[in-house]
Amino acid sequence: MIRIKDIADQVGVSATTVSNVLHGKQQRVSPETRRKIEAAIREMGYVPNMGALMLAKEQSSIIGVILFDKGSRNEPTLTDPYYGSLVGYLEQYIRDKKHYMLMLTVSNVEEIIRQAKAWNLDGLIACNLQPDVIRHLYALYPNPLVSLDAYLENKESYINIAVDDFGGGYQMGRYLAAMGHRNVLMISDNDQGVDHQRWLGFKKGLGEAKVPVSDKQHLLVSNISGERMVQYKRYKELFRKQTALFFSSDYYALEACSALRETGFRIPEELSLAGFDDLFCSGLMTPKLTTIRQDIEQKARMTVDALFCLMEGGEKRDWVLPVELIERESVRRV
Amino acid sequence: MIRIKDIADQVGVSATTVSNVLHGKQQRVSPETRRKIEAAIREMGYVPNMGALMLAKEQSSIIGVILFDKGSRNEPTLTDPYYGSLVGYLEQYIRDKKHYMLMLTVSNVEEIIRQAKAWNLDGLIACNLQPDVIRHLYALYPNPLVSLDAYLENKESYINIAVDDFGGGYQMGRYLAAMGHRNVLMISDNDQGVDHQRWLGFKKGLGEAKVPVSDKQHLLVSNISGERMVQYKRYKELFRKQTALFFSSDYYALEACSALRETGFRIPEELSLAGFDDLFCSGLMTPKLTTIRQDIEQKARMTVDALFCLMEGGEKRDWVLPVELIERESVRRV
DNA sequence: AAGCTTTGCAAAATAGAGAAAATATATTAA
DNA sequence: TTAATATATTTTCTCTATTTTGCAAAGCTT
Repeated sequence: MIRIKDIADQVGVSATTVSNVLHGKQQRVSPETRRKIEAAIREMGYVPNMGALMLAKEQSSIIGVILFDKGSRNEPTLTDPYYGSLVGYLEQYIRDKKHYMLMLTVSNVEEIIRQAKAWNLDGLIACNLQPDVIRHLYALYPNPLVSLDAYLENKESYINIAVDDFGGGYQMGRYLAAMGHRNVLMISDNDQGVDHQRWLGFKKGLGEAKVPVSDKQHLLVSNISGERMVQYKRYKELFRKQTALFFSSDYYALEACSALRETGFRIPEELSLAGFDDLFCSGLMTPKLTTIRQDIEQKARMTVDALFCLMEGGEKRDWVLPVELIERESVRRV
Repeated sequence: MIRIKDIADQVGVSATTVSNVLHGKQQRVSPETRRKIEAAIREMGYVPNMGALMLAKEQSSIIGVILFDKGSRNEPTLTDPYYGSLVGYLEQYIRDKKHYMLMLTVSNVEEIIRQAKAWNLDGLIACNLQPDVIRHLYALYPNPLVSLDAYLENKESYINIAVDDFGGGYQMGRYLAAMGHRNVLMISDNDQGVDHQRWLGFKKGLGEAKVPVSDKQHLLVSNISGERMVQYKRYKELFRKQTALFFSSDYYALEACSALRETGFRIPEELSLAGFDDLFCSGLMTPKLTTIRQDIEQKARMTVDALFCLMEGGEKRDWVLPVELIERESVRRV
């Protein structure tokens, strides 16, 4: 390992002078000395030691990305292409900002805070936290923090990036109603946050179209994959009574679709399906999935922009990005 | 930020004693002092500073995961569900080993080495590097390194984890031949490494079944997405002459499938398709994709195990994991 | 009681880099 | 010539934690 000191010894100056050449802030270095030092840096292959930098500068150039570990499914969250894509773009934009991404899959707020302290994180992006967790985190965490898909009460006190989940749900509610569906179920693995917004919008959309709707039509199937869900008799019977199912994510819908067909449901003839996200494969299955499209790249860019704005002392604000209903084949007219 | 020194001052001992309590190696501490220090650590919420640890211990507890940035497509590599899943599992197993994962998306060996030096990486996992790049990396990089899907000459001098790509290609060759296909193309975006192995196996499989086969049947379409590929007239005409296409990955096959159908190809009636990977959505599209399944979770586990074995001074060896042909609907009998 | 070991703890050195303060040298002005 | 002022570079301190060395006190043996 080549240190600044090694360069300094080689050239015959002090470490500070080398440091000044490396990021010539306050002080000047003679062109001659600078030239010699720069040559030595190149030749000896000096690379700054991040540990020392973290210690000396009291910042890390690391952005933590929190993925909540529900501990329910065995699969990592990244297996869902939505999260794969999201994290991929986050890394890309974080890298553009000359920072590094540390993926922190954790299961409670204390652990998030521990890690953030330990690594002296310059910023934190919280991806799929439950409302109570994210609320708790915002209350305890003093440093730059941006959340994705969080829905809390007092919008002034946090920065959140989300698509128009309510609007997406609303559009889907209107759409299913317009297609003549009266017996409809929304299926989530979560009754809070994003899924709740989508449900509220959905309910409103159905209601406005004079479709009778109650909270019983929001089915929560926590920790059960789309595949396994159909194996439960009570769910199967419930699905028999519906003409359409609205899944809170495409990943879920895609998993369920195949299982439903194998169990004997004819889709969309007997049962229409809709999803949310528009994954790359949603348009490839049969029937092609009707869904609400969100722009993941844009979401990631907004998130990183908002975080760096915050880190540079900018203003707090939250963002809502538009969604679009993509009508394909999985919803038929009744 | 609470330091060791703060704990020491609180209890009235030296920092050394607190350090000894935290990981009581060589030296002893009286039970009484130990108790007091432990209480203070808990109460004051001490969290070790990773920067200082990196500096003092000259190791980082970070595993770097290299994703090569081809710079060709605009999408991040993680958008491919294969990589999403792989990285997700890698993170999971790295975390199990009490380490952290740093995703390094880089575009050349010098940069990889720079980052590894800068972060003092305990270990490196190289994911999708070209043979010349990975060869270069193995030659220059002195610390624990495990590659995924690399195929080099002298197997003794590196550790590589891969599935039986040759065997998978071979099985597919035999299978397509057995299904009566004579005009077959393999499509990759890469003529080296994994894709080359799959091609070699494929060629052998076809050859053994007496299907005439030449290297012209390995079509390289670098930097072109499956969707865009079909837009090129010369490719379209080429495809018209085939009865089956074997794509080097499901992601590619899935992208192409939808585009092919929209261009007027009837699949599988006019043109059979096959892939490699068995993504979660490969069984959901229509027709369901016939493919070679690999176990990504196992691959990730093997990779992390091999790396930590190496870090602890274990032996070098490489691993080849089995694959399985999944016969579904996208290949018809001619 | 002298000499030894064990116990319990602390001081100092180390890791790599940044930042403030100090110092040396050269230039200009009085 | 001396003082003031730039310019160039070094010294010293700081960041947090580990590790090596040192040292006093207590306990044991002969």
